[in-house]
Amino acid sequence: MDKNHALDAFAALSQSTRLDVFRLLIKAGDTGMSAGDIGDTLGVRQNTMSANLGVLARSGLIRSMREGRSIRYFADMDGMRGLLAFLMEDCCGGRPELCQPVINELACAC
Amino acid sequence: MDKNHALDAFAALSQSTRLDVFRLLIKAGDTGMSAGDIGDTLGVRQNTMSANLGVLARSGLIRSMREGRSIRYFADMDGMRGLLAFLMEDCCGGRPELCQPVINELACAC
DNA sequence: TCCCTATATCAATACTTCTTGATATATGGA
DNA sequence: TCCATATATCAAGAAGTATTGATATAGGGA
Repeated sequence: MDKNHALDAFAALSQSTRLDVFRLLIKAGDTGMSAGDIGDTLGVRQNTMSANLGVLARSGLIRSMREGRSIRYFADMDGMRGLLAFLMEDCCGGRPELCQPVINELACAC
Repeated sequence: MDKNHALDAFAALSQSTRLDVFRLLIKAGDTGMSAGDIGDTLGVRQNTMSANLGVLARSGLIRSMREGRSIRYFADMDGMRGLLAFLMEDCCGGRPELCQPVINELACAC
């Protein structure tokens, strides 16, 4: 995770619809949701949703998998963890080993 | 932490200088840094830095304390933790008790 | 009080981003 | 092949944001 990547990720999360999408996908967990279902759930038009999903995907916070005619999206926990690690780098007086394990656990692989 | 607060925080972190400032303050830990020192370290003009510090402070990611003529800024770990908690709310199939303790530990009170 | 240092605010310009209607691409079924 | 569904792309107008020069406020020292 480099700085530009982190900036893209934070920009992705700083818009209302995209924040809703990410949190929805966090809740959906490994099941994920199709683009259409996400749009229906949040009441967002098709092309707007597509654009916003594209922004989130390019930022590394979500990933997608084609499934027939639909595309299923998932929260990308590796991306999320990488973002946190970047943000917290060198925290705690340059002793990141104190925080890093905590960050690593935040994978929600629960 | 409500949604608008979270949006403000992510918007704050989605700008290059502000991301630098926050990471610098994460490194600085409890010591913090004065506004002037932050500006000097990052090579940013006085009024630009003041505006950016204001954005970060209003978003709840940093806090400040006047110290004579200077103002010392600190990363606000409670704000950071609240943001993560909001983002990860209802993760892991609606069993947040699995993640919340991890998030709570991420206070970098190390 | 007067001045110096440290930080904040203001107004304007430049820049970026969001949304939308229209349209294109991709997949599956008949 | 032809059509229907699902998603993506494009161009343009609207809205929001960053930076800057100038200026204001706040605190400390003489």
